Amino acid sequence: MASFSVIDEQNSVAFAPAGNTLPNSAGALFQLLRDGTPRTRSDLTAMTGFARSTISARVEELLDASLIRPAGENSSTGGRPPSTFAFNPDARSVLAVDLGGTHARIAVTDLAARVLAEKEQELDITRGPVAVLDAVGAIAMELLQETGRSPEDLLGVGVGVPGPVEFATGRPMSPPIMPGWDHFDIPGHLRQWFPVPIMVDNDVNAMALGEHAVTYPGVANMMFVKVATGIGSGIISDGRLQHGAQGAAGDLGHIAIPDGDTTPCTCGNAGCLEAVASGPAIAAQLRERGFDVPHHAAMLDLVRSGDVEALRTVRQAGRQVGSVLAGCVNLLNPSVIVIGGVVSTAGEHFLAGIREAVYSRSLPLATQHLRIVVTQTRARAGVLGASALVTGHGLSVENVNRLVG
Amino acid sequence: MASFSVIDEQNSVAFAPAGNTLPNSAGALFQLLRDGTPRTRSDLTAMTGFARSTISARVEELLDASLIRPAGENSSTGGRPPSTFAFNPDARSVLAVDLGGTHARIAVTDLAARVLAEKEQELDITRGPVAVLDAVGAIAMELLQETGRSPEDLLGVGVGVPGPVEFATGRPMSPPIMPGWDHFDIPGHLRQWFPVPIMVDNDVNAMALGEHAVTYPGVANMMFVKVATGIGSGIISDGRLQHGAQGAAGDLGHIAIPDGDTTPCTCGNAGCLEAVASGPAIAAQLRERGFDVPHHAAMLDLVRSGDVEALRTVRQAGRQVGSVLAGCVNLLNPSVIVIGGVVSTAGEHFLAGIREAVYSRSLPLATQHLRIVVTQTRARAGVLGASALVTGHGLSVENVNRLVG
DNA sequence: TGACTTTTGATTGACAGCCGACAGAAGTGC
DNA sequence: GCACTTCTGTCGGCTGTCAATCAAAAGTCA
Repeated sequence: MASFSVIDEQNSVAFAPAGNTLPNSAGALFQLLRDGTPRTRSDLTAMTGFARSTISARVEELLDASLIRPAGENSSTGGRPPSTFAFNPDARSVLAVDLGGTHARIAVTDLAARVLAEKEQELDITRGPVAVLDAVGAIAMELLQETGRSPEDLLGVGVGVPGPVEFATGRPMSPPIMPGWDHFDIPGHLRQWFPVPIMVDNDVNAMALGEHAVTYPGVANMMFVKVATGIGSGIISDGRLQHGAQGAAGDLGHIAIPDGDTTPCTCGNAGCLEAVASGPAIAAQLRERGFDVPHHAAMLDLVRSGDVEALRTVRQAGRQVGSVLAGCVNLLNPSVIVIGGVVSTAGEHFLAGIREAVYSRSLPLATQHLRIVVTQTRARAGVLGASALVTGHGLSVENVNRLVG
Repeated sequence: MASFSVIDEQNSVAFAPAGNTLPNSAGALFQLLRDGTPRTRSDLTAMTGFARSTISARVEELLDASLIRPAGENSSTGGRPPSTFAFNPDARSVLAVDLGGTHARIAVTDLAARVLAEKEQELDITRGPVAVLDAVGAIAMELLQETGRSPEDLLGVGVGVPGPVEFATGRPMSPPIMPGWDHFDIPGHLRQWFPVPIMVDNDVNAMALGEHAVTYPGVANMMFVKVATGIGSGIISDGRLQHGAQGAAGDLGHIAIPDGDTTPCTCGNAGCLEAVASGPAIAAQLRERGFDVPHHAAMLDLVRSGDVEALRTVRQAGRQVGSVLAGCVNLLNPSVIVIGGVVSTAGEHFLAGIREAVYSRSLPLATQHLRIVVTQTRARAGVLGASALVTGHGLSVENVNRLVG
């Protein structure tokens, strides 16, 4: 949490480490329990330094709000065995929506981002915000009913959309593949079904958050790279998702690859990563070589069949992604890079190409502890991230204090 | 501060915006006054919502600690004229040290990063940490005497060094041009003179912080790019300086330029930005064309003399820096890029080359509000940043509470 | 079974933080 | 000069928090 620490002189007043600032409140105590580990009241007094009576009162509050629940008793150490308490992910639910270009995945999760109900549906984003969001609302209501929850049980709604978003307002900003959505008030429209906080972000940012929350919770600096129809990334630096000034951060797709390539790109420039290493670009390269791969699903089938030429092509695309990621590694010095998106399902050759290029082109200090891995959350990254978007802030100290108050 | 805001539903409980969390304390109140604007007690009650009596008590505390000072009276609006108070930058001093490869700049500043005394000195970093830091300590003691301050008056010491630093411990990490400094405990050694908090960071990070604090205080996303013997950058994202996992973030120098260049680099790779656009690289290119430029100081003189060939070379180097920065813009979406380092003094042609490449290769959404400017703080960026490093955390809510308590 | 240990809940008193009320200070306007 | 307005400092009371104490609960060990 405290990304920052300070060198104290030995015997004098020093700056307070940021992490020590624990105003005693139910919300602050809750943060200690949020990892899911059952703890006793004694554990909590030891961790906080507060009186047992104070801790007892706070625990009571959290139990009343059912944000924590009894988690059995520890074995006795010679006296009365202490009862333990743990985070109760069932206290509230979260509605998580992941909108792609042609389909939507909608899930109801608990507060630990565990999926309670889920539906994937063909849904063309070009139908416009009203039609798409109305469809999403209807499906979400069904899912809620399925899980026996009501819209009021929701801690919030998280939405990932395939384009840049002004995070503060939840409005898409000049999204290239979402005609009719520019500046549309997504939270305002969804509010008719869900009278709860609604947070919207870019879909790749959501995926980064999902993978981070579920698979790499302690990692402060990571990137999630999605390679599919387009190529984008979500950046977590210093433990926080980075949006940039206009919500456009993470756009890897139109970075020029280092080898002087001149393949024209849809953006008008030449040599963009997306023009040579995206799913459609790989498929196009294979078509040039005589393969019958009308779309990138067919391309993936071909690769998985083990065709040598296809493997070589995919590996080369991996190298090109890696050559751009090498620059990102030098610039951001992450400790984990997660590769996702459909192309990441092409197998080890793609990842191997990426690793090869990154490790040959990045500086040793930046790569010595770097892990480049494939997504664990796969197609679910988006909804898990949408869920994390909500819990990440809905379960903050302030908001938990509000929930118990 | 609150980089983050949340969409509330209209008539229901919502997440508390992070910025609203103002536990009333002298430290919190101080943050409102820190911009230097004189304010009345009424202003502060209106801003915080607390009772006048409470504000009066806090103001009293801050006055006693001389962290704020009376700033005259506003004109009457029909009754007794209100007295105003403002941040008092003279309350404490800061020792700021900027170590380069061959010289050191040492300054004593006030809490608003205004230089009270300053000295620049030839000092070869390769002499090793003990010799260098002993020299720094001696000069710093002189400067303190000059300003009539004692080491105990210091809020802290900030140090910038030309290499990666593990920020939490203040130790250089495998620095390429600092033989003998690897893992050296810089704060531990400086503590013998200065029994105060000591913070160490990379010099370019310090420059970024300095330019940010002095020239662009409200900007949440910016980069500071130093082009000199090497090429590096400091990244401020979401209002915070980014260090990356090993303190190696911001290393632009060894990112491959997009045009397929194969100039060999000292790092062992080819086509690194530093190999084609750094001061020595530009000088080498001019030597190849028959100019007598033994080092990059001579190169800069040549450029300033207006030689057309030299201007063309510098402009081309600017384009190459810009081609890499274009990728950074897509990745980080900053709103300001500041160009510093000696090469930035070569004149408008260098900057023009950068702008040309960035605007032609970055996406419109990311560049529409992007400013690319030359440093305002010039050679002082490093010490100003070292000062900001100290005040940025020594004047936090917690530490001000400690100072008044 | 009984002595001992540990946890838990309830009670109590001390204390700090904050507020509202009040009176005095220092101006303006007639 | 006087009424009025606005600002300022002080005081008492309210509230919420904390730490210490005590008794009861629930186990272990001999």
